[in-house]
Amino acid sequence: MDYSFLSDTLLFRGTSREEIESMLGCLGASVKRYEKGQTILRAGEPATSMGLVLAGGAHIESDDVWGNRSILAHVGPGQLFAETYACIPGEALLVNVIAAEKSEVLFLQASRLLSTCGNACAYHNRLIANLLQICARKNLELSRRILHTGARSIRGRLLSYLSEQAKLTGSFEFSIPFNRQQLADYLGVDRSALSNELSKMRAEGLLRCEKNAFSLRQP
Amino acid sequence: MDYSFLSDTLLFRGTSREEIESMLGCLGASVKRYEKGQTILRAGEPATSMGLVLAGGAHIESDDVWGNRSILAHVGPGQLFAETYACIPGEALLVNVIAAEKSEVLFLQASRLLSTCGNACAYHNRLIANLLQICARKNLELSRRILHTGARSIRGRLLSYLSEQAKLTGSFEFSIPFNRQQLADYLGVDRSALSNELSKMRAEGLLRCEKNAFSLRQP
DNA sequence: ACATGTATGTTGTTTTTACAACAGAATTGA
DNA sequence: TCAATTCTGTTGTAAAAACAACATACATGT
Repeated sequence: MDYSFLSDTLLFRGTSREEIESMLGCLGASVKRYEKGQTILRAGEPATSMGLVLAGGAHIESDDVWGNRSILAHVGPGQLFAETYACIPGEALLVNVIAAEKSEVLFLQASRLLSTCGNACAYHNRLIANLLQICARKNLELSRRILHTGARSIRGRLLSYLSEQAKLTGSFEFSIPFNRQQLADYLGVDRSALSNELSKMRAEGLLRCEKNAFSLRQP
Repeated sequence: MDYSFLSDTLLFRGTSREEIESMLGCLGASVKRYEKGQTILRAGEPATSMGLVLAGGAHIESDDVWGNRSILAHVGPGQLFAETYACIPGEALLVNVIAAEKSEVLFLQASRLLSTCGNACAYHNRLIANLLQICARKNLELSRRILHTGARSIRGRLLSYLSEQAKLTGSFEFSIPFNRQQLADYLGVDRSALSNELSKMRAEGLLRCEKNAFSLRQP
């Protein structure tokens, strides 16, 4: 198994390939594979490991008591999930992690990361500092999500989300990692109402879209 | 100025009073005072310092383009804010930080915390590990907030929020840190509609409330 | 004590959204 | 290739929330 690309991830940034190899053992690493739709982690269970997506992708989601699904985030290759829980031992997961497609996940044991181990690996502090960066960024992501759903109307939420995507990609044409249902879940609205609103906006010339490819009219 | 209580905060946990005294200088600490309603930090500006509430409290909030205010969180004594931005140098604030009452804030320079300094203070790693905990917890808070606003109806959001408060305090009677307008902003709904829904729930015997003191009917 | 301002609850109207049901397009798998 | 499934857009209806306007209670400072 070739782990060389790990040195490009935020978690292992600043460590060499050799260092990573030795750390993986120290962190009790293991790889698992999932089919699309499979549950990777289930809400309510305490998380002892955090996951790093090697291939594919996963949705962080939650179902309320009435069965409405809400998507909190999407994680792609190189990205971490459940690291929040890994940092707070014993904390039960609030969310489900579901494979969005055929995926491969590297699990790392949290306890080994947080406590400096007796072995030769002196990289804990480096990893913890990296993890802090990641947590901070995830914080920003969550904050943005909250701002997107802060708007009262579907159109307001869409504009908030789409204009950020434009800013993020630096272009007025971009693809989003959601299909309609997922976008609706992410924005916390009804799917058909979302489709409807998109149609209106298209009719008004505000944007064009086909599938998950969007193109905003430039102001 | 007596900083002894700082050793009880999450940030300085595990450090002695003497250590804290010396660290404060190293971190470029400074204290500022604010009246209720004053802006402590403004959205759009890059944050170079993070704040620790010594007394009083602050709201983390955001106004969208239509002027709707959304409250993301409340921070009380001993708690940090803007630490997310402090961890990501140069990142512009997404939110405003507003004094919720007459308050006192200790500012710590982020750059000095993240880079190990040449001085005798060897506590950076300790602080960074603590900061990681804090970030992780804030992450959870934000996630909970998202779950609360995930419900489609006002009642659903109220029940989600109130039942968590009950769980958090371990009692069916508790106070919340919001007035009606702030609670409405936090849950992302209209204030009068919120009052209305509370009345209905009171009429149905689901709960009692006076001001910000709530009492849930036990199932 | 008074005047001013803020916070809360109430009501009626208007707008928006959720919901349900369906049709056509696209995708998947046999 | 065909059948079955999933995804998307459309429509109409019912429900819910936003909004506006107002009354009352409460707090504040002079």
